[in-house]
Amino acid sequence: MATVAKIAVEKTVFTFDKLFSYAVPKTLLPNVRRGVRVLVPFGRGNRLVQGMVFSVETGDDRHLKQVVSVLDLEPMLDENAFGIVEFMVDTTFCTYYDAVRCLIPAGLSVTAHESFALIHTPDRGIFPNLPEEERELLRLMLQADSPRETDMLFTGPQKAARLEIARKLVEKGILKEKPAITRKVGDHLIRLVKPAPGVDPEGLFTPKQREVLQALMSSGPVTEKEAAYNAGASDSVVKALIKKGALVLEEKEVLRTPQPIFERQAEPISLSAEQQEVFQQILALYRSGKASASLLFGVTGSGKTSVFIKLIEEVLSDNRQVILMVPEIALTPQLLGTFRAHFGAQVAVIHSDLSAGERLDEDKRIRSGEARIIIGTRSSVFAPCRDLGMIIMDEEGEHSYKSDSTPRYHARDIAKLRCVQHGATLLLASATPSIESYYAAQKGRYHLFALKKRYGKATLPEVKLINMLDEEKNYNFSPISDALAEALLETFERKEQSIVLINRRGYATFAVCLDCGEVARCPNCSVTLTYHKANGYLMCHYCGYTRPANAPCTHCGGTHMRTSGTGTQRAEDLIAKQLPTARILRMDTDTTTSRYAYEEKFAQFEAGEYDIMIGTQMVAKGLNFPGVTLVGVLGADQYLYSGDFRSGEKTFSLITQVVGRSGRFEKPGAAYIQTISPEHPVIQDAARQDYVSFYRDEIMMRKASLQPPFCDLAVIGFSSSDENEVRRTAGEMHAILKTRLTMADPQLPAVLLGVSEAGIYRLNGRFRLRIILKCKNNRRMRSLLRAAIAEGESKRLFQKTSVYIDMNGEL
DNA sequence: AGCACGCCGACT
DNA sequence: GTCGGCGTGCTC
Repeated sequence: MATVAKIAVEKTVFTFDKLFSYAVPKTLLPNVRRGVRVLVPFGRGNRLVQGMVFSVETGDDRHLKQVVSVLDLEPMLDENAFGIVEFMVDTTFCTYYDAVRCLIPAGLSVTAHESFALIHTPDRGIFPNLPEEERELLRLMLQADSPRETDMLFTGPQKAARLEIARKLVEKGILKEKPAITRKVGDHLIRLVKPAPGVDPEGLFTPKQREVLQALMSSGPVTEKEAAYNAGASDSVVKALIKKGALVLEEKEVLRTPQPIFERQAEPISLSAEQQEVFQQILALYRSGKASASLLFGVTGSGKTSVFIKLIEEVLSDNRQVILMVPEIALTPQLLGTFRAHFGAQVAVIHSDLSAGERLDEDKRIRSGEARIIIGTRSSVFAPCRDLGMIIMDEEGEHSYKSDSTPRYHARDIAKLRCVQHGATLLLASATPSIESYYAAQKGRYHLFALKKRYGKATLPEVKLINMLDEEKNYNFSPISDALAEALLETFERKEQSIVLINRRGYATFAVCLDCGEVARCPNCSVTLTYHKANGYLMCHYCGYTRPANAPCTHCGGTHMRTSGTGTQRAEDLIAKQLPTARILRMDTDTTTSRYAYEEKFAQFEAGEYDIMIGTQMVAKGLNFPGVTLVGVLGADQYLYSGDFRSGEKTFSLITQVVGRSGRFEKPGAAYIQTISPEHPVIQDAARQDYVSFYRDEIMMRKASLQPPFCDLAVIGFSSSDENEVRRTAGEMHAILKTRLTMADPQLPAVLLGVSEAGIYRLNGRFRLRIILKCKNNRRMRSLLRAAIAEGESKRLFQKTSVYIDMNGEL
């Protein structure tokens, strides 16, 4: 009997993914173990891909390919990690390796391809009897100055021919096979681009390239992203220019361990009676040593962070680790400042904006136990803690905790599993818990704790609802109401700060042709183009398509366009006109493209260098600015009528959160909410910050219309660049599902809805359809779904159409 | 997804 | 008569 390894292989698709069996050659036997990564040949072309060894068994290896090499000396995954992988594969319809990848820092990832080395370096001309082509290859290999140059010989268009020749030389004992491995370690530099010296922008360039160059001439070195944005071009134009040598890279060093810009003094924490009570009860749960889950419902400004710190101190005193999750990158810097002040170098941070190298360093510090508090966004739930005592999820209802691309996990589910594995405490916290979590707490599945009062002398802000329909009756057609304009002025004169939320980037949300009345639309997506005044382009916020705003109408050729609708840029303009001396900071993804831009700008705002901050939802949540006493919300109803069953929840949470930014310290705060439906119960509840009332209405609606938490929603999504294909596939899959559901025993309750178009039907040139299945997310339902996909695969439905299944994701 | 095989049209 | 177009099928 030979040795056979069962291996998860990368670059597979979930419709055919499984563990693949490989023969283990004797030389590798001691190193091929469960949890190590290997390189294996895969597919017809036998390209080398990474694999993760799941098991090593004895068996028949006669029809198997062989493991080529071993990448890790020590296992990268322990049994708990394998538990997470199995859980993800079972519940999220991803491939094994997609799940594995979550648990391994990206910096360790490698790409590999075949390459060869000479067994010994011969004198020139020693192979007179070889065929000319073999001698030619040997000559090229001898001429190569570095191993890298040798490897290059086996890539590109010549690859197949040279591989064939090289294999003959291996048989003759002249070459040996030696895969070329490239490790994707990130640098600790940020790369800025600038025009190469002496480049003439009028030279041989495409029009887009010329614009990028001209923009760069005036702006000086910027990041690649910014260079593209400033000229309204896509990243590929910048890449092309770099390739041509017209742009050169300049490297600027950034600190490898992210340092907080928010310098804080560690202030002693003194808990209010209410906080103390909650702290004691959660501590008791933690001390029980058993896994538990709690929901901490605390109004904005109630000082949840102080309770977290006290709890974390306890966990640290047991020498255990804590993960503290926040929904957005923008929230990490402030929190990091506070926590570094309290806990120093024991704090690690993990989010997607770290370079691969930084991530690798933080990963090491966590594995070694040096870092014991991990602050981060969704992916930090996978932090490689060996002894986890507690996981805290702040703003637990935020949708960013649910991944909307493969693997489509919810961080809350992973957190629960990890807490069970470690006998740890899960603490979900929010001023606006998800309906699902609050329902679970009501049913006793979570312990429920509440903080009902703001900390210290702070009171909840006074909230004014402004009916924008009245504004128009009073001949104010500005997107900023008279009342808000006045409040901004007064706040400015009192030398206090304001935040204005408008959840739309750009200047105007659409542009209409005055000659034919057509609205400018993206050619690749079913959305309107947004006008950006900052660069003079119409842009698609989904695929990155742009065209100059003064280009003729694509429908009639007309040249008169009118823009309307308000985004952050226009709001900034309008407020600047009303308050010419106010210092205004705009925060949206266009102004925060370079790394750490959030940190700098938020820190400047906190330090009082600005009077007014205007921004998208990144300014709405979790931040703590003592100087802010006024919050304005433009277009509070944006989500309210979207038809999504979560629209109420989204609206309530956005308004409640942003209102909560105001008046967090001694000075009383105010909030002005502009709406066209001031009577709407969701708006009313949000204005009163009355979550419980909101929940009561919402849960009744969810029950009546059979929505979560009263069922699970499986979305089976299809996309293809061929509209007919995607319609055919979705139709056939619908029939397959219908049959299987009818034949399944009645213990599997489910409601199958028809095929419908995705919210944005066409995205990036692909047509998107979906089938929604209201069901119970259990093992039997998931295996039914898997079987239905397998049937579709066997009927060749997914040749030109890709599928995914998303359990309880965005609709 | 990504790669090699094969079966038809535009060339020397 | 051949080169290469992309449709088709498979991945230990």
